[in-house]
Parts: sequence; C-alpha cells; structure tokens
Amino acid sequence: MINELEKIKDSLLIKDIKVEELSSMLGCLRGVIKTYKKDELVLSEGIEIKKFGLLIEGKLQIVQYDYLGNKSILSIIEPKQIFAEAYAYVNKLPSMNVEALVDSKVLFLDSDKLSSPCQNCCSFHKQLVKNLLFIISNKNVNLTEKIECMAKRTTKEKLLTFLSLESIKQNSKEFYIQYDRQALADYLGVERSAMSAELSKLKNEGILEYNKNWFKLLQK
Amino acid sequence: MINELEKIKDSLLIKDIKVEELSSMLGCLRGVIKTYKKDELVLSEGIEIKKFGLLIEGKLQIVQYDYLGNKSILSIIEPKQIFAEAYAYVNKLPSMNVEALVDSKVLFLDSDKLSSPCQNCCSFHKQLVKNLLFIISNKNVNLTEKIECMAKRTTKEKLLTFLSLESIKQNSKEFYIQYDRQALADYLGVERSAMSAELSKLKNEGILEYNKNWFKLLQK
DNA sequence: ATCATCTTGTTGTTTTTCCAACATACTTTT
DNA sequence: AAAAGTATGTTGGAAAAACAACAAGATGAT
Repeated sequence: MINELEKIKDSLLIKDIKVEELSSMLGCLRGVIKTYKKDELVLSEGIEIKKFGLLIEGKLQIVQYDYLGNKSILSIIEPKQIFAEAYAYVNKLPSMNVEALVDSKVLFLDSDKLSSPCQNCCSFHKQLVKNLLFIISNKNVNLTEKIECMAKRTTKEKLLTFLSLESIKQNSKEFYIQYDRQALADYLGVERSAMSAELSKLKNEGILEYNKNWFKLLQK
Repeated sequence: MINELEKIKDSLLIKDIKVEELSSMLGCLRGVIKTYKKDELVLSEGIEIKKFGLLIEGKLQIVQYDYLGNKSILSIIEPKQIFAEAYAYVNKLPSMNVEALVDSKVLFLDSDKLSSPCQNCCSFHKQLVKNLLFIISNKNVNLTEKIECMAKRTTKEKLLTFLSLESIKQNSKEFYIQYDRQALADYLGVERSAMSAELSKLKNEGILEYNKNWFKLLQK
C-alpha cells in the first residue's frame, strides 16, 4: 500500500497533502484498490458510479458508442489522473465505458465521503475538496476551449482558433503543440488530410510557419 | 437583503440549506451584492476572478471575442444560476466578458471561503460544497455531450446524435426539445437553413417525425 | 544500411455545407 | 380579420470538407 501511495504522491488530487495524512485519508474515503488485466472493463455504461477512480499504474481509455454503434475515444487516462468524477457527483448513469489498455491498478475513492468532511473535519479534507474543485473546473475550462474551436465553421478557422489559444497560453507567437496531426484533427473534429492541406495553405498565405510540432503565428 | 435571499432560495447552489443558515453563510463567504445597469460589464476579460457570481435578478450574457474580433455568445445566465465559478477555481484569467442584458443584481461569493470550511465547520458548508460539485460536474457532463454532437462530421449525424441523447434522457422515443431551430443550429455549430433541410430529409427517409419542438425517432 | 512502420503532405473526386434569397407557416398586435 | 413580425422550410450556386489513394519523409528495429 505504501508503495502504491508513492506512485501517486504528486497527483493533482492530493497536491499539498502530507504523506502522513494519506493513509488516514484512504480510510476516511473508503479507498479501495483494484487491478485490471489488459482489455478488461473498469467501468461500464449504465452502471451507477459511487466512487471515482485515480489511476495508480497502467493506462485507461474512455470510450463511447453512438447510436450507430460507432466507437469513439473520449480520452486516455494516464497514471495520477482521476476519472469518472463528474458522473460520480451528478448521480447520473454514465454513457461511456472505461477500458484498461494495459494491465492497470486503480484506487477508487468514495465521492460522498470526500464532499462531506468527517466530524472532526480532518485538515486534509479541506485541501482535497480544493484540489477536486480545481481539477473539475479545469476540465470545464478545457472543454469550453475545445468547443470554442469546434464551433468555428471552417477547418481554417478551427485551426487558427486553436493556435491562437495555444499562443496565448504559452505567451509566445512561437510554441510547440502536444498533438500530432491525427490527434489534432480528432480534437478539432475534422479530417486529418484536409487539415494538413489547410495548414499548407496557411503557410503559403504567410499566416503561419510550422515544422512538425513547432508553430509560429506571423504578424497580427 | 432578506428579500434578495427569498429570490434565490431554490437555487441549486443553496439546495437543502435552511433559510436560517443563509445569512450566516453570506458572512462566512464574504457575500457582496452588486447591481448593474443594462449593457454594463459584470466581469471583464483578463481580470482575476476571486469571487464567483450568483444572479439574483436580471439576465446576463457571457461573450467572447475570437482572434478576428468576432463576438460569440457562450451562454445566457438566468436568475438563480451561478457563473464564473470555473475560472474562480482554476485561478486563471478569464478570456470572456460577462455583460448585463438588462438591469441586474448579482451576489458574489468568495470561492476560497467556500472550499475551506471555517473552523467550526458549519453544517451548511458541507452542503454547499456538495451542491457546487454537483453544479460543476453537471456542466462538465453537458459540455461533454455537446462535444459528442459537434464532433460528428455531418449535420445529419450531429442531429441524430443530439436527438438520440435527448431520447435517452427523456426515456422515450417521443419528446420535446428546448431549442428553437436557430438555437439548435448554434448548439450543434451548423447553419440553420442547412439543418432545416437535413431535418426534412430525415423525415422523408422515415427516420424521424417532428413538428415544431416535438420529435419522434422511428424504429431502431 | 535496409526494411518495415508510422506520420505528414498532396491531389482529384464526391459529398456536404454554407450562403443568400425567397416561400410558407405560425404568432402577436392592433 | 388584417398587418407585422418571427420562425421554419426550400432551393440553387459557390465554397469547403470528406474521402480515398498515393507520395514523401521520419523513425525504429534488425
């Protein structure tokens, strides 16, 4: 158990919580560790979520099937990240599955216990709530930004919206992006090849320069 | 002040909190009420947010300007709703403005105070945190659903994704939607007239029936 | 260095969307 | 009931995206 805690000690969820407090936290939040084999289901569509997860090791995938049965990947969960917290708090049946991409180990924490501090109002509870609010709010801001990009009508505008947001975030006209072309196309909801073509056009028009993951927005 | 509290007493933020506790809550969370004239700015881009808002009366608009200076409306805030909470918790400078659409009255609450219960761990604090987590998580789920619709490549698929989600939520193949055509087109990020045409096509293909805001998904 | 694999860019065709303009239907006001 | 205003549907041409197939470049393993 100590070993497990070591692996997640700089997770955003337990940021600024003393290592000594972690094990009492586990008790308080009814922490349970479960292991999954590659391809095993961690959470299933339609099954109530009372505990959210914190990935200790491995890699998970959140997937959803649409009305035609097409699979789409909503996100990839890496160690130290939490997942399913939104569904745990809205008390709504999830419409997605969580699958283990490789053998994985997950710590489940009781969402109710987290938001209702125990009688003695343990000091770490405060911090946990703060951290959780930060994480969820942050997801919120990121989702809103993604929508801002996707709402544009043309691929060109989607690209420029994404790139200027990135430029603002990194506080420079030159920056590296975290996505490869396919991932960026998926993020913006467009076709990769069409997006590549659009990038070339923008380069020819002198609006931007790029090379692999490096971009530079020119002028205005 | 009592009058003000009366107006927001069934807001989701203070759900299940006794009326007697409300005024002590206001003190604890450093509640401040401000009034705005029509068209006045409530919050401005780039200015740090330490308190989030709860609209008491009036109507607000959250707007954003893109890299070309085009204005887009992110959302409309009605009385009893909270706003700017995500930015308050991520400690990030907001990239949007909040404008008063009509004369409005806003209660601002200190986000830090909310997440760090006071020493005596007032009972309502627990509930407030729970409510806030619910509200933010809920927004999260809604944003994710919107992205699920917008990520589809064609207007037809966007429509069907939206309509099947609606059908699932309302647990029936027949249902009413809350948007008029223009609002639905904005939500999905497509052209209204093209969307109308697509709806007609779906009707002709026998995939759905509709009349004004009433829809019925046929067969599978 | 060679080969296989993966990523990115290019091009031409088909499909879809946008856009603008107008037609029709429904609402509200007078 | 007529008029004005608003919401929705229809259409055709122009623009853009999707799609498919392939080319070129980069990466990694043997």
